[in-house]
Amino acid sequence: MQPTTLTIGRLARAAGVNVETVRYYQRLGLVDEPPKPESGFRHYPADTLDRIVFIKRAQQLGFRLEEIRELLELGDGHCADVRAKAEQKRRQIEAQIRDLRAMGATLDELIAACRAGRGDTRCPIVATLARRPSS
Amino acid sequence: MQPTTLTIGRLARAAGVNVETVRYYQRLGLVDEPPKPESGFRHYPADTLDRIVFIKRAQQLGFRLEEIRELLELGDGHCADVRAKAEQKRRQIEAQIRDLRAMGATLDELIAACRAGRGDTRCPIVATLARRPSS
DNA sequence: CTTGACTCTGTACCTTAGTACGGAGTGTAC
DNA sequence: GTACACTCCGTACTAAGGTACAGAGTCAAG
Repeated sequence: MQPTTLTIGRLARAAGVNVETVRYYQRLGLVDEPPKPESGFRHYPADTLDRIVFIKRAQQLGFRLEEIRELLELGDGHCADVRAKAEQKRRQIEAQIRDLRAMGATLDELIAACRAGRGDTRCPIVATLARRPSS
Repeated sequence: MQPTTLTIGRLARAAGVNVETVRYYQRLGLVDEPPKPESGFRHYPADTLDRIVFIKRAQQLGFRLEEIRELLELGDGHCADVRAKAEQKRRQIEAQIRDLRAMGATLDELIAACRAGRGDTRCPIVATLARRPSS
């Protein structure tokens, strides 16, 4: 029989995060802080664990905490709104991939030029990067 | 006849960066700070402009300032070392692209599930993200 | 009933790449 | 010769996502 509430330490362990991280999420308003009892430690309901798991999953999908806060505010119900955010994030990811591919292609060119170099004085990579646009 | 030295403001404008950025690079040791004359302002040689242009270019290729510092320390000459860093960065970029593609694929699945949903109570995206691993 | 582990609270610190600001000194154009 | 722009210098602040720590209180096992 597992307890239906947890101390912050058990909650954090169950979620695979740091206690400080839970507190940080509370400060950001991502997670509710239960009232402090007259004496002793706070008790966190299992819902809070679900919430933290949600946050970590969404982070893995590339959502930032601020975006996750918006998702959490949408909550259940407005499925189309959630989907719209997911689609927007999908487009952002696609754009990031394009940028990275362009970087990769430029690096490939520089690396190839460097390999083709005949050990002459100046490294083509350094030379290319340092070349000032002719004024 | 252009002057062969620049004040920090002219240098910054020529490089397309902020004056504060030049000072920041100096603090990091990426750029030399010329000695301050008895009276008046420092004069920066054209080399410094080349260096800042180099830094901005390398940044566009995904190098962080710390990595750029290493590249600058390699300087000219050790072409193979520079190339090795470029190749390492190339692999990092490839890995980032892989991660982003995985994120994108997962988002695609969630979006598709959401679209297939029959307006039932719970959004499949929210439901999937919040699902706790069964203990 | 003591020891050790845990919690609470507030605050400070970390990384990365800068930006902003205040007050004093300086350089230049009119 | 006086505005006004610029420089110098140090410090503080920003975003994002936490981490670390001090000092006090509390809980639970033996």
